[in-house]
Amino acid sequence: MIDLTKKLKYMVQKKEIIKKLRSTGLRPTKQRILIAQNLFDREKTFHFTVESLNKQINKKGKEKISLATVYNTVEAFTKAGHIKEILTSKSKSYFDTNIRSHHHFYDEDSKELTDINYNQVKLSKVPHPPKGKKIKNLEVVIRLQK
Amino acid sequence: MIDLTKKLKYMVQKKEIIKKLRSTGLRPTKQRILIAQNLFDREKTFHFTVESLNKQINKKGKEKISLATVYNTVEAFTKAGHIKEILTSKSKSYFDTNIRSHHHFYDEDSKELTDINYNQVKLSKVPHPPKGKKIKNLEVVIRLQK
DNA sequence: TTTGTAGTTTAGAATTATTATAAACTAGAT
DNA sequence: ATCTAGTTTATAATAATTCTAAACTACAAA
Repeated sequence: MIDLTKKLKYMVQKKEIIKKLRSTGLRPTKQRILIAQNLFDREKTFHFTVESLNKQINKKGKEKISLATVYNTVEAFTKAGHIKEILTSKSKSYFDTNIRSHHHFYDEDSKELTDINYNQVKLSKVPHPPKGKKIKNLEVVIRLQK
Repeated sequence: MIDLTKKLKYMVQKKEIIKKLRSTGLRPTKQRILIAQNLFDREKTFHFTVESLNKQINKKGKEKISLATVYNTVEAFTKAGHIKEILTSKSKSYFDTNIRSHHHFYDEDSKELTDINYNQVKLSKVPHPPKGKKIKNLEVVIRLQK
């Protein structure tokens, strides 16, 4: 990594991305490589939605990628473990008549939620909220699988 | 609560529901009362989606409630604090390139997610998963508000 | 190198959850 | 009994996501 020109660095990153894709059985297509570069060739990790990723990729005059492909790719990357989906309930809102502070198991197989009793979870350290913000609520979700 | 007939018990529960609604400035309409009975007159707390609640209410030959009203009512009850919405990202899926176990702030005002460093949160007690299931992942989400 | 084929991309249609609209209805104050 | 702001309702509109089926492509095998 000493003294690589931009071009070289780019080529190395691309090789690595191709390796990463292959390592999980994903064909390194032009589109997947481009998306992977957008996702992984960064200093910091980042959060995105399919919509925001799609915008980002298709804004510059560059090659366009179809929205369907962005969806497919994000799903494939998630399954492969290259990215991770953050706590959501698959586009459906879940509600609970239990309004005390408590936690949940979320069963990935059955998509079912179960309460975890408040005293079954203990947090011994919690971060300070950013300035100007208050903690409204803290929730632990434990995802289950067979 | 000694020896109440079903009818009496029902009337008391209804009174209580009306009080509950009024206590948060919600007019106790026929529809809200019916929905509240479905939600709160139970042994255990329970989890539901608008869809499931709507089905449940409208299945029996009884009075029908419009889907729009179920949506309105669930929103009103949530705002009033009678029910609570479980971790979701408002019908949009969020993804993260950070696949290490880590946690998030979710800013309710800006709808933005921020990473919380793994070592900023410590759990001193975690429940056992149900039989036949494994913990795939544990995530803490701290919701922020101004 | 050419070829065959399974895997992939694509535009557009279909689906699903949710929100908006605007007219009809109603709880409750006067 | 009447009035009115709050509520309900059917329906349309929107938004995220999934489906479809035809065109394309990576790459294994000849």
